[in-house]
Amino acid sequence: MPRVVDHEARRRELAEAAWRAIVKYGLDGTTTRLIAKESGYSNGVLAHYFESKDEILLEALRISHDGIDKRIRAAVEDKIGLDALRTFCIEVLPVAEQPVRETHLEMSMWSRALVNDELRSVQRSESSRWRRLMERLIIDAQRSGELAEMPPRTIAVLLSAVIDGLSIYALLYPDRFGKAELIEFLDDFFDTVKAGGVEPVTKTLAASADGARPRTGSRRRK
Amino acid sequence: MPRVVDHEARRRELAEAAWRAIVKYGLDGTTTRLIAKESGYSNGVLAHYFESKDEILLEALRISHDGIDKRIRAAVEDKIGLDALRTFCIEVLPVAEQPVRETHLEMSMWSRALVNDELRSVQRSESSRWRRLMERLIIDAQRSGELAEMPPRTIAVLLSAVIDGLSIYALLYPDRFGKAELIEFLDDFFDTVKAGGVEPVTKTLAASADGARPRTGSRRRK
Amino acid sequence: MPRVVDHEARRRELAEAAWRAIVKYGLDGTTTRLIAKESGYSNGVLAHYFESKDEILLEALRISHDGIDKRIRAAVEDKIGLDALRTFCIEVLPVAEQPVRETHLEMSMWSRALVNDELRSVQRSESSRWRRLMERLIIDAQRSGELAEMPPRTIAVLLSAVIDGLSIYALLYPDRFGKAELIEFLDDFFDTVKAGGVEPVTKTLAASADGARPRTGSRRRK
Amino acid sequence: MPRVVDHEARRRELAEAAWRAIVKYGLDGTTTRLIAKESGYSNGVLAHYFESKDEILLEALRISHDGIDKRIRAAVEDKIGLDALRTFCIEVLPVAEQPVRETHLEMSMWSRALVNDELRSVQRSESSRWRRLMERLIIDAQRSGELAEMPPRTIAVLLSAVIDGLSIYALLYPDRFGKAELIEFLDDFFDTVKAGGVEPVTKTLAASADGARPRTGSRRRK
DNA sequence: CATGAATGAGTGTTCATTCAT
DNA sequence: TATGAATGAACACTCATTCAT
Repeated sequence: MPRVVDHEARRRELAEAAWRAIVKYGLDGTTTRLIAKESGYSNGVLAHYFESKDEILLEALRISHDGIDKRIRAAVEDKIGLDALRTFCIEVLPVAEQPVRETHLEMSMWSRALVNDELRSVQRSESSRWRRLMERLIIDAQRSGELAEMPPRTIAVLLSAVIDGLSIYALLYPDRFGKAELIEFLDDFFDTVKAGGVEPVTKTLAASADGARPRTGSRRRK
Repeated sequence: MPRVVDHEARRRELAEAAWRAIVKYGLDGTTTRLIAKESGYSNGVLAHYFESKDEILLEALRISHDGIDKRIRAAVEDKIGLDALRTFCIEVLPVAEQPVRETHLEMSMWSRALVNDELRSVQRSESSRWRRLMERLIIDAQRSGELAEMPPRTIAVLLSAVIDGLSIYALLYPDRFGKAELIEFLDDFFDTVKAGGVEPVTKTLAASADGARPRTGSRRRK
Repeated sequence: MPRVVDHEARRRELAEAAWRAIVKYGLDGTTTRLIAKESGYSNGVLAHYFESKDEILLEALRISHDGIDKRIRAAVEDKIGLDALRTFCIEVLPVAEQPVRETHLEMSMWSRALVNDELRSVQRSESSRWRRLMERLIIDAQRSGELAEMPPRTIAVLLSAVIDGLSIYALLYPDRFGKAELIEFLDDFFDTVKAGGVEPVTKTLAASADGARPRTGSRRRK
Repeated sequence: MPRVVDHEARRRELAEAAWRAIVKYGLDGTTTRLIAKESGYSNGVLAHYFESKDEILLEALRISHDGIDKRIRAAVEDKIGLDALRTFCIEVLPVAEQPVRETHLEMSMWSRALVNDELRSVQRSESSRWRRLMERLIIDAQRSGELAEMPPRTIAVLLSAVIDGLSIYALLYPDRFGKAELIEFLDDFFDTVKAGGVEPVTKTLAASADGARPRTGSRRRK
């Protein structure tokens, strides 16, 4: 009887060690030996589970994507309309430890994706997947009159771009873009695409329409 | 008299070769030998002008930033209000060869900046500089009633984020985010932060105020 | 009672797998994993039957030698004189699949034998064994007047050398040294050592100068 | 002014170090680090002069072949007939230090050549070259009546085979095949192909049955 | 006995850096 | 100053071997 090892679990274990190493030391600083060390196994073990270093990194990316996916779907499940959309975004923004790690991994890969076709196509397919989910939520929010009547794809692209942009700032300049600020900026963006727009004039009615939501567009700064 | 060599010019020449190499082969594929080859000099020459490879890369980044700066200022100079702001954005978006190269370089550096303090601080200072310029233009546009009365910093951050996000998409998925689409999405964003908001139907008068602007909210979708 | 496994049979099975691997992938390309795969067993099984990889290779060589031995003896059994000698040679020359495999294995080992005492001594003992058998057959052929009266060892060494040389050519340059050519060249060699020699007619006197002694001390000049 | 190095000379120096390493430690034991050490340089130098280890080994082989070629031609230059042919053979046989090293290298390569097309083709072309030279010398010797009238190619192939076979024995079993023995066996072979053959006197009729043609097509094959 | 996971030294190769010319 | 040869540590990957199951 052979030593019993769950091959898939071990693969995952190693890929997660790779992910940790990337977050700690950067993608360039992540050598196969370091991945092995991080995993607690010897360097030779990698060969049993992966064809190459690139394959490990891709697997780490897949695991990250799967995790994001599951978390998003669970978070959004019992929500509807703009609330669901906002929840989606907050799950993706690097405001908690896990999405910070996910964003770190993703950004690390962008540099390589620029010159690596396979990597780029993996990122593209995930990117599309999320934008589709986003569009569905946007359409819902529009139906309930919570979002302006722009084309859903337009809102989805802008929202994605805002999220990606903010994510970069959060990771590169964490002192300037903290958890609270990120969410505020997200909400600022939502304000601009809400039905009724940003523009109050007298602000009273529009603001009161916010209802449950804790914040108003004018809340911040004089 | 010793041979006169313009030290700064040579430095720049080498750093630009590094930049070209990064765009061609990726940051990982950019070895010092490749930089030397790209520059037309021998590999040994690098040591005369730079302490290390990292310094070359930093210099390339500085040169890129300087170029962006000059181009932006020249483009914006004789414009005012929203027009100036929009021009600024279009100069930065990767819609022409030069900004594509700049974005490529910038993205390549992000991965390293995550774990490299010096690199990160260089990027941070440039990032701040542009946001300040942006804020000035935003304030101008608000004064002329072209932009909604959100806090300028808020608009600046969101606009920056949109631009960075769209830039990423343009470089990673050029087939889906071509030159025209980028500008359309930029304008879509402007629509959301314009005085009067995105809202049509009952907003006919406000919309008609758009007047001079070449595009309408309904322009897309066949 | 413990499970009964024919230890020797399994050893042989594994060594033959090694042999096949060597012929397919070369000695350098033959890893222990490849041997295991070729055998149909797991890589770990090798340790139960061999102390080391070297031992497997030695066993493969022994098996090859044993096979050659048996085949030769069977082929020669009911033959006599030059016919027996020629049969011996043809069994050894790489003209059929099996001797090709044997020659391949042998040649693969030469490189290592040059710096590996144990391997060399295995090859030496086999080499001697065959030369002794050859000498016996040569003496027979001489007795029946089919071979010239050179010292049997001389003929044996030359014949061995011719066979080994031709074998190399056959394996390295199979398009130039096909099955038929090999045997022709062998027979050409036999012609030269046959009683009567290659030589005709008018050379009687010159030949007679050679005298009764099969070879003269003056033949070689210093 | 750059450091002046004769690139070709350094290449040769390194290839010769590789050759020495192969003779000392075997082809398998010859790592690039060992080659570097043997050369007296650091391991990194190899990359300046060779694309890969294989290229170093091929260069070593080429150098060996060139050396053999020059030595042979010089030795044969002022000789004629059988004397020239014999000189040729003695230059090639591993009876002096240099041909021993050449033979060692050659044998080491055989194993790889079996599964390496490029290596095999290099060996083949050299092999052919020498056989052609050999044939020319054989024809000369036949014209002067010193060699039997067999087809020159036949003699060349047999002689080559004898030399290669003897060379193997000399390297693998140096105690049994010393310098003197090798030359004796070579001369024994020459005896068999000399005009007049090995055989005297009483065999005239049998010999004459062979007819004018040195060998008959029907002699072989039953 | 058989398995295959695990090991870790070793491989060929790369590359930023140094430095004699 | 410019060259390119030289360095040696580091890299991803390989593989004979060990060993728990």
